[in-house]
Amino acid sequence: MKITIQDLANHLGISKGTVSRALRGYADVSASTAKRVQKAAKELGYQPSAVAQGIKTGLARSVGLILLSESSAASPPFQMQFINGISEMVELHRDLFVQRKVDGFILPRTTQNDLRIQILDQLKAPLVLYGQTENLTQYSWFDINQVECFRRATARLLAFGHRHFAFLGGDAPLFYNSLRKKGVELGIQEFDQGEVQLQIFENITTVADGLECALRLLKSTQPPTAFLCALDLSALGVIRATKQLELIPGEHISVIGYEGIPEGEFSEPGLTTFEVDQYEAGSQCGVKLMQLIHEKGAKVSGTLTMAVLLERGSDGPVRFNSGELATFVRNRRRLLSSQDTLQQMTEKSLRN
Amino acid sequence: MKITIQDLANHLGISKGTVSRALRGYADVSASTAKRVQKAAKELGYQPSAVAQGIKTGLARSVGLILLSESSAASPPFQMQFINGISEMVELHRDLFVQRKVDGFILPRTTQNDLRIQILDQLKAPLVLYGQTENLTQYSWFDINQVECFRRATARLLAFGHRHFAFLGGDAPLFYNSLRKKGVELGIQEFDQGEVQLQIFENITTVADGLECALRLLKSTQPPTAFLCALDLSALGVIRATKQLELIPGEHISVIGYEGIPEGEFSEPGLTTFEVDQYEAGSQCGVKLMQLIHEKGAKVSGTLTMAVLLERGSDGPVRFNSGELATFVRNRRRLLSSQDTLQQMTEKSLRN
DNA sequence: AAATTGTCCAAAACCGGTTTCGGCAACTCA
DNA sequence: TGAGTTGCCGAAACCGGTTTTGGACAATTT
Repeated sequence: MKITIQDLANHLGISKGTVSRALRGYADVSASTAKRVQKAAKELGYQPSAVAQGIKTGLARSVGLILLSESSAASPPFQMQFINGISEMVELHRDLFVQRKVDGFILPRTTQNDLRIQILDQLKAPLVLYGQTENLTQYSWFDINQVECFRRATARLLAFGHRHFAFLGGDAPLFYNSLRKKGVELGIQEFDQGEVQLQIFENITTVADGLECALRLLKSTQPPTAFLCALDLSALGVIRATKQLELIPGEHISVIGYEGIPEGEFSEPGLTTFEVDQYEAGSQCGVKLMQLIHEKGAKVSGTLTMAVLLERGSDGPVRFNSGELATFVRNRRRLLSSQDTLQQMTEKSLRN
Repeated sequence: MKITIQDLANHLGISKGTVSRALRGYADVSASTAKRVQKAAKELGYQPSAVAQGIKTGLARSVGLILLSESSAASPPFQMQFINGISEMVELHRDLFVQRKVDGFILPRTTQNDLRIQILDQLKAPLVLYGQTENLTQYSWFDINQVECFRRATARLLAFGHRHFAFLGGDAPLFYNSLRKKGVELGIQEFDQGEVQLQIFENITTVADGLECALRLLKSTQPPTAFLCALDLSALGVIRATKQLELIPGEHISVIGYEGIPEGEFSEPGLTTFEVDQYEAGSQCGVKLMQLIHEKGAKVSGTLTMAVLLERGSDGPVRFNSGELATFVRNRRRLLSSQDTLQQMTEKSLRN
């Protein structure tokens, strides 16, 4: 049915060894023969079987990239319904490699003690982390310098005069979260003029989480004037909270996010954030992995790059200190609720 | 390095053929030998190479399921940044099969003239559609009876007394969209008492789209009183629009969605929708595909199941007809804008 | 003219499994 | 007791490629 290398060889009247060498570009095939073979291969639509190639070369010519099922964003059909639980995931990685279905892995969303890394390292599987972990020198990895990003964001807001900060962290178990938190702490520590306040929250991963968290904070007696968000999504939630309280981001309070998701451009005002080049990240991880797989004795290497700060409108010079902001918000809320009462009255009168 | 079947055979002092037969459960191996082999295999950690198995059996023991990159929901790392454009996608499918990296495909998000189907069918690749297309009898497929779902939703709203409908369709090129639209039209046609109005919109795929569309409609002079949404997301957008206009879904207007995403449970009121069992869908497609791959002469088959209607609070008996609703909304908006003016005045006075 | 070198390709070995074939020994049955 | 089964397993073929080996022939050198 499907055309094999033997078919092609018969068709050309030469041996299959020569066909193979011609197609793989070996030197000991005459130029004319090589050309003839390549032409015939194209005409007959010959494609070598990756399976058959793999048996001799020992390579599957596939790499594993397993996306973790994110908690809830699983609505589109076939979005990771199938992998449940850590053990199942570890087993999946192990089997893929041991059965030679893949030659190596790219691991995103790394944790502190990542079970996947331990298993795969033990199997001596080629491995590239997208993100960091402990004992980093043992592995190949690529990451954005998230510590530096958040240090800069913090320094920027301090320079704007902010003194009351909230850090809305993301997935607590993932390593990125501790890095971004560390960046904030570092920024504050460098500034070190006392009287800087920092409140830290974790697992704020969605717009709804950010909205809820920011609302609570802004209604408190000591609200932060600056929000540092580990994720753009939660930053958008903060912006939404300001809308409810009729505050203006970039004026009454400041928000900075991280990631550079498209939606951040369309919020009002636009979200100031660090834009991560995901395509570049994917390429870099791919290149590193290919080296590990194909170059014998290739050494592991880590790479750290920077994301670029997109200065949109959601942050700016401080206008209120925390106490003033609290008063401002209190008045706003009083106003809003009096409007509610007014509205109910008006509505009643209109109804009658 | 890695242990092979030959290693195992040497270790046991028997031939590799016998080892293979023992592990694959052939009858012509004594029970004692079989047990001995299985024990040794486990002890030595022997795992047959899927690649080597594939060469003789002709099977890669992998199937392809390629998720289309949805327009914008692509923020998490490595979310489909890599496949751009149709030709690249078609090429990917073709290569995966021709190079024997996969034995067959499950295709979600089918379109009317689906290029993937044409290519793969031409290659005689085993193939299961999750969704429908034309010339359905040629293929294996699994789908929800979306026509019937939307027919029932429409009938339900008609029974509630609604006469002005809006259908907010989803991705226009995808086949599901025409099916859901057809269901609505069928429901109205069956009722057939004249004076039923239906406005149709397409490509309403996000919360923001639904919000914007519903706002526009509700502010018009002939607003629909019932919204049939091809997607829960757009239905949630409609609910959000009602919030802005201070209308109450299920009371002033009715909304029904489709899919059963988790967020629909937490809106206020809860979203009435058809809940699709995605896990079941995945399993069914998988079973069908396995049959096509493994059972020779297996015939293609289509399966249609129903989704269950979750009656939450977002729909109910009609309260206003279209004209009355328009008046109601107009008064509401007048009220809201007068409040705005009031608010500005109050704010100014508070400031001074 | 003989020896050496280089070019090109056929043949064969090999990769790690699966499956077929055939044969030995033990068992059954007339 | 001899012929026919049956149970079990080794040997070998095979899958579709890659890579090594070796040999034929032409071109070049001595």
